[in-house]
Amino acid sequence: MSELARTPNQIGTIIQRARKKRGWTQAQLAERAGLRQETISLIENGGKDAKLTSLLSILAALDLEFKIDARSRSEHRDIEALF
Amino acid sequence: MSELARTPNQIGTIIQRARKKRGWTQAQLAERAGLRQETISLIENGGKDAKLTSLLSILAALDLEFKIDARSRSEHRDIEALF
DNA sequence: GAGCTTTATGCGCTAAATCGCATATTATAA
DNA sequence: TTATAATATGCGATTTAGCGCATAAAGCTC
Repeated sequence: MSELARTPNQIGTIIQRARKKRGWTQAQLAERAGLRQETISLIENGGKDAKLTSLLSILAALDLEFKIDARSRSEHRDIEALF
Repeated sequence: MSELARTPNQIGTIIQRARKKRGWTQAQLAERAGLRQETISLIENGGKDAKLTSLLSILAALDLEFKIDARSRSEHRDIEALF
Protein backbone atom coordinates (compact mmCIF):
# COMPACT_ATOMS: atom_id res chain seq x y z
CA MET A 1 0.00 0.00 0.00
CA SER A 2 1.54 3.26 -1.06
CA GLU A 3 1.02 6.48 0.76
CA LEU A 4 0.59 9.75 -1.03
CA ALA A 5 3.24 12.35 -0.24
CA ARG A 6 2.48 15.71 -1.78
CA THR A 7 3.63 18.02 1.01
CA PRO A 8 6.44 18.11 3.56
CA ASN A 9 3.86 17.60 6.27
CA GLN A 10 2.44 14.49 4.66
CA ILE A 11 5.92 13.06 4.30
CA GLY A 12 6.71 13.87 7.92
CA THR A 13 3.56 12.16 9.09
CA ILE A 14 4.28 9.05 7.07
CA ILE A 15 7.81 8.88 8.47
CA GLN A 16 6.59 9.33 12.01
CA ARG A 17 3.97 6.62 11.68
CA ALA A 18 6.48 4.20 10.20
CA ARG A 19 8.98 4.95 12.95
CA LYS A 20 6.46 4.40 15.72
CA LYS A 21 5.23 1.23 14.09
CA ARG A 22 8.77 -0.08 14.47
CA GLY A 23 8.94 1.09 18.08
CA TRP A 24 11.89 3.36 17.44
CA THR A 25 12.66 6.69 19.06
CA GLN A 26 13.66 9.66 16.95
CA ALA A 27 17.20 9.18 18.24
CA GLN A 28 17.27 5.57 17.06
CA LEU A 29 16.01 6.50 13.62
CA ALA A 30 18.46 9.37 13.49
CA GLU A 31 21.39 7.08 14.16
CA ARG A 32 20.33 4.58 11.51
CA ALA A 33 19.85 7.38 9.00
CA GLY A 34 23.05 9.21 9.89
CA LEU A 35 21.17 12.26 11.12
CA ARG A 36 20.38 13.85 14.46
CA GLN A 37 17.33 13.54 16.63
CA GLU A 38 16.58 17.23 16.18
CA THR A 39 16.62 16.83 12.43
CA ILE A 40 14.19 13.92 12.56
CA SER A 41 11.92 16.01 14.73
CA LEU A 42 11.96 18.89 12.29
CA ILE A 43 11.30 16.69 9.31
CA GLU A 44 8.50 14.75 10.99
CA ASN A 45 6.79 18.02 11.79
CA GLY A 46 7.46 19.64 8.45
CA GLY A 47 9.33 22.43 10.18
CA LYS A 48 12.12 22.68 7.65
CA ASP A 49 12.72 22.05 4.00
CA ALA A 50 14.57 18.76 4.19
CA LYS A 51 17.24 17.77 1.75
CA LEU A 52 16.52 14.95 -0.62
CA THR A 53 19.41 12.85 0.66
CA SER A 54 18.20 13.19 4.22
CA LEU A 55 14.81 11.86 3.22
CA LEU A 56 16.32 9.04 1.24
CA SER A 57 18.42 8.03 4.25
CA ILE A 58 15.40 8.08 6.50
CA LEU A 59 13.28 6.06 4.11
CA ALA A 60 16.03 3.51 3.64
CA ALA A 61 16.42 3.19 7.42
CA LEU A 62 12.71 2.50 7.65
CA ASP A 63 12.82 0.08 4.73
CA LEU A 64 10.66 2.42 2.70
CA GLU A 65 11.18 4.03 -0.67
CA PHE A 66 9.91 6.76 -2.91
CA LYS A 67 7.95 6.09 -6.01
CA ILE A 68 7.00 8.66 -8.59
CA ASP A 69 3.63 8.32 -10.18
CA ALA A 70 1.14 10.26 -12.24
CA ARG A 71 -1.11 12.39 -10.10
CA SER A 72 -4.47 10.91 -9.39
CA ARG A 73 -7.27 13.10 -8.12
CA SER A 74 -9.39 10.62 -6.26
CA GLU A 75 -6.89 8.14 -4.95
CA HIS A 76 -7.84 6.47 -1.71
CA ARG A 77 -11.10 8.32 -1.58
CA ASP A 78 -14.61 6.98 -1.62
CA ILE A 79 -16.34 7.64 -4.87
CA GLU A 80 -19.18 9.25 -2.94
CA ALA A 81 -16.85 11.87 -1.58
CA LEU A 82 -16.55 13.33 -5.05
CA PHE A 83 -20.15 14.46 -5.08
CA MET B 1 2.98 2.77 -13.51
CA SER B 2 5.13 3.96 -10.68
CA GLU B 3 8.81 4.56 -11.01
CA LEU B 4 11.24 3.68 -8.31
CA ALA B 5 13.23 6.60 -6.96
CA ARG B 6 15.92 5.54 -4.52
CA THR B 7 18.70 7.91 -5.51
CA PRO B 8 18.98 11.55 -6.59
CA ASN B 9 20.09 10.34 -10.00
CA GLN B 10 17.05 8.14 -10.45
CA ILE B 11 14.80 11.02 -9.54
CA GLY B 12 16.60 13.32 -11.93
CA THR B 13 16.23 10.85 -14.74
CA ILE B 14 12.53 10.40 -14.09
CA ILE B 15 12.01 14.15 -14.09
CA GLN B 16 13.93 14.60 -17.29
CA ARG B 17 12.00 11.87 -19.08
CA ALA B 18 8.68 13.32 -17.94
CA ARG B 19 9.71 16.81 -19.03
CA LYS B 20 10.77 15.67 -22.49
CA LYS B 21 7.64 13.60 -22.89
CA ARG B 22 5.72 16.84 -22.49
CA GLY B 23 7.96 18.63 -24.94
CA TRP B 24 9.08 21.21 -22.39
CA THR B 25 12.46 22.85 -22.11
CA GLN B 26 14.19 23.12 -18.75
CA ALA B 27 13.34 26.81 -18.78
CA GLN B 28 9.64 26.09 -19.25
CA LEU B 29 9.61 23.56 -16.45
CA ALA B 30 11.58 25.93 -14.27
CA GLU B 31 9.03 28.69 -14.73
CA ARG B 32 6.11 26.41 -13.91
CA ALA B 33 7.90 25.14 -10.83
CA GLY B 34 9.08 28.55 -9.66
CA LEU B 35 12.73 27.62 -10.09
CA ARG B 36 15.51 28.44 -12.51
CA GLN B 37 16.69 26.61 -15.57
CA GLU B 38 20.08 26.03 -13.95
CA THR B 39 18.44 24.41 -10.95
CA ILE B 40 16.45 22.06 -13.15
CA SER B 41 19.64 21.09 -14.92
CA LEU B 42 21.40 20.31 -11.67
CA ILE B 43 18.53 18.27 -10.32
CA GLU B 44 18.02 16.32 -13.53
CA ASN B 45 21.67 15.36 -13.49
CA GLY B 46 21.80 14.60 -9.79
CA GLY B 47 24.52 17.17 -9.38
CA LYS B 48 23.15 18.64 -6.19
CA ASP B 49 21.21 17.63 -3.15
CA ALA B 50 17.87 19.18 -4.00
CA LYS B 51 15.47 20.49 -1.42
CA LEU B 52 12.26 18.65 -0.86
CA THR B 53 10.11 21.65 -1.77
CA SER B 54 11.96 22.07 -5.04
CA LEU B 55 11.21 18.48 -5.97
CA LEU B 56 7.59 18.79 -4.93
CA SER B 57 7.22 21.88 -7.12
CA ILE B 58 8.78 20.10 -10.06
CA LEU B 59 6.62 17.02 -9.65
CA ALA B 60 3.48 19.11 -9.34
CA ALA B 61 4.40 21.03 -12.49
CA LEU B 62 4.75 17.73 -14.30
CA ASP B 63 1.55 16.39 -12.83
CA LEU B 64 3.47 13.77 -10.92
CA GLU B 65 3.63 12.93 -7.25
CA PHE B 66 5.64 11.04 -4.70
CA LYS B 67 4.40 7.93 -3.10
CA ILE B 68 6.03 6.19 -0.18
CA ASP B 69 5.98 2.44 -0.18
CA ALA B 70 7.58 -0.52 1.50
CA ARG B 71 10.82 -1.49 -0.14
CA SER B 72 10.56 -4.35 -2.54
CA ARG B 73 13.68 -6.12 -3.72
CA SER B 74 12.54 -7.51 -7.00
CA GLU B 75 10.13 -4.90 -8.26
CA HIS B 76 9.89 -4.66 -12.03
CA ARG B 77 12.29 -7.51 -12.46
CA ASP B 78 11.75 -10.83 -14.10
CA ILE B 79 11.57 -13.62 -11.64
CA GLU B 80 14.27 -15.41 -13.60
CA ALA B 81 16.67 -12.61 -12.91
CA LEU B 82 16.70 -13.58 -9.27
CA PHE B 83 18.47 -16.84 -9.93
C1' DG C 1 3.40 14.07 42.83
C1' DA C 2 8.66 12.49 41.43
C1' DG C 3 11.75 10.61 38.12
C1' DC C 4 12.92 9.28 33.60
C1' DT C 5 12.52 9.21 28.65
C1' DT C 6 11.32 11.29 24.53
C1' DT C 7 10.47 15.14 21.73
C1' DA C 8 10.68 20.06 20.59
C1' DT C 9 13.11 24.46 20.52
C1' DG C 10 16.83 27.96 20.62
C1' DC C 11 21.39 29.87 19.15
C1' DG C 12 25.67 30.08 16.71
C1' DC C 13 28.17 27.76 13.07
C1' DT C 14 29.30 25.48 8.69
C1' DA C 15 28.09 23.61 4.41
C1' DA C 16 25.45 23.72 0.61
C1' DA C 17 21.15 24.78 -2.33
C1' DT C 18 19.34 28.36 -4.98
C1' DC C 19 19.50 32.78 -6.91
C1' DG C 20 21.09 36.09 -10.54
C1' DC C 21 23.67 36.81 -14.34
C1' DA C 22 26.92 35.51 -17.72
C1' DT C 23 28.77 32.32 -20.76
C1' DA C 24 30.44 28.04 -22.44
C1' DT C 25 29.03 23.78 -24.34
C1' DT C 26 26.02 20.91 -26.72
C1' DA C 27 22.12 19.81 -29.58
C1' DT C 28 18.96 20.98 -33.33
C1' DA C 29 17.63 22.79 -37.73
C1' DA C 30 18.33 25.00 -41.94
C1' DT D 1 28.70 24.63 -42.01
C1' DT D 2 26.08 28.22 -39.94
C1' DA D 3 22.58 29.94 -37.09
C1' DT D 4 19.67 29.17 -33.31
C1' DA D 5 17.93 26.99 -29.32
C1' DA D 6 18.76 24.28 -25.30
C1' DT D 7 21.55 22.75 -21.72
C1' DA D 8 25.57 22.88 -18.67
C1' DT D 9 28.91 25.45 -16.02
C1' DG D 10 31.13 29.25 -13.39
C1' DC D 11 31.13 32.86 -9.77
C1' DG D 12 29.51 35.85 -6.11
C1' DA D 13 25.55 36.64 -3.03
C1' DT D 14 21.78 35.07 -0.28
C1' DT D 15 19.22 31.73 2.12
C1' DT D 16 18.72 27.78 4.75
C1' DA D 17 19.35 22.74 6.17
C1' DG D 18 21.82 20.23 9.32
C1' DC D 19 25.33 20.15 12.96
C1' DG D 20 26.61 20.64 17.95
C1' DC D 21 25.21 21.63 22.29
C1' DA D 22 22.00 22.94 25.61
C1' DT D 23 17.60 22.97 27.42
C1' DA D 24 12.71 23.38 27.53
C1' DA D 25 8.53 20.95 26.99
C1' DA D 26 5.81 16.96 26.80
C1' DG D 27 4.96 11.90 27.82
C1' DC D 28 5.31 8.03 30.40
C1' DT D 29 5.88 4.98 34.54
C1' DC D 30 5.81 4.32 39.16
